[in-house]
Amino acid sequence: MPAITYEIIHQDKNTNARAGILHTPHGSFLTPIFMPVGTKATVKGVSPEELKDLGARIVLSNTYHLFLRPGAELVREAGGLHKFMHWDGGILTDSGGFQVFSLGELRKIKEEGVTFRSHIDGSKQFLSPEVSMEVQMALGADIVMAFDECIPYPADYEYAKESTARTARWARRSKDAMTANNQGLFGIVQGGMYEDLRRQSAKELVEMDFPGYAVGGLSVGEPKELMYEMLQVSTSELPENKARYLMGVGTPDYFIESVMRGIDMFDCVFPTRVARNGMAMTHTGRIVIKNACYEHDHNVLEENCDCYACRNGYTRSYIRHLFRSDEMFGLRLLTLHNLRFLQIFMKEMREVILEDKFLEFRTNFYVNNPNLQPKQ
RNA sequence: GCGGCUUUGGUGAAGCGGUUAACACAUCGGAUUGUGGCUCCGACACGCGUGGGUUCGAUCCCCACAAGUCGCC
Repeated sequence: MPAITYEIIHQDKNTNARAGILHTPHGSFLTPIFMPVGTKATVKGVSPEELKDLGARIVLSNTYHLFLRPGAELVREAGGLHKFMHWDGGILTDSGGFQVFSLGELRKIKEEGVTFRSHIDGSKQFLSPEVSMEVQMALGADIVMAFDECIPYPADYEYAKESTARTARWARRSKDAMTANNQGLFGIVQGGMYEDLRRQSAKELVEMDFPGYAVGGLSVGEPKELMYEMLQVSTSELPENKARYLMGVGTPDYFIESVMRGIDMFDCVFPTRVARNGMAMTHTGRIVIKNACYEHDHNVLEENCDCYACRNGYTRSYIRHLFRSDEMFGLRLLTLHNLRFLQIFMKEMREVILEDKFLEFRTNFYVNNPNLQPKQ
């Protein structure tokens, strides 16, 4: 029995949206699902107990960061990442590939791997499929990601083609190096913004037979419509009976459009990062809490929300005050709210899929958020 | 009462005769999508204490007044 399996519970009649269950060694989770990001073995400002209370079941953590500090060996010594961070739910670790992309200047990509300078102390470091797998085995996450290259946007065809081919070779090497039987390795579809490369990338990965597939290299600055098109192309080549994970996407409109195209899993820093910068997410759009219009607004962030902040009556006026005063409780209130909001949003999507009402849900969403409607 | 110094936006201030009055904070907006935790990007003085004067031209020079501040009696 493989560590990670996926089963479809219901396929929406009108779209490619599906409701399912992702089985892992640390529990079985209903999809579509959102994974909060805990880069350095913690979701900033939120305890694992609070995460569980707000409905999170699986979190993402980061190979790159944990590799640099505290190091794979320390986590292994602690008994793995679950024990180290005191989280008994699911964990997915990113491979470090994205950091190679976002580090930009400080790196050099070769066939064998990537040399780069640590953002912490400037020391020279090396990551490759083999090193990434070794670290990810030490961390012991339920789902581990293949070491890939996230192609910047825009990128010319030749570069995208070369990079995508290398990512495929790295996926093969990742698979060969991943020998743990209690962890499942996902391959990552790349291909830039080129339909043929996307298809080819997906096909090659499917031949290698992973327990799940991610779509990477999207939401890197391209127009929304182009992203949806590339996503559609990517998922159309993936098998139905495996989980599909769209990496790095985290706003409601993207969720809807992606689930509609067959995505089951998401992770994103957006809800937690913007919370720290004073933004609350709601069913009717964004609240920039520092705006003057909330000075005398003694309502909660969103009516009928059962997050910690709203349920206990913390008002917009008060949270605005906390942010203007640089009080850390404000960050926590918005972080808890945003994470709960996404859990609620995922639950709503699961329910409408089960009732074959996904399209109505989508239409209704755009009525409430007309500015987010994609161009035809 | 006498003498010195100071007076630029909400705040701290740069500029000291010549095109759009620097910068920072605050304020007001916007951004943020496989996370470098207080980030990034915009906007924001039609005016330089008040009134005169000199000059082609004055925040900048001169005079008077006002306010603040320090010292002396």
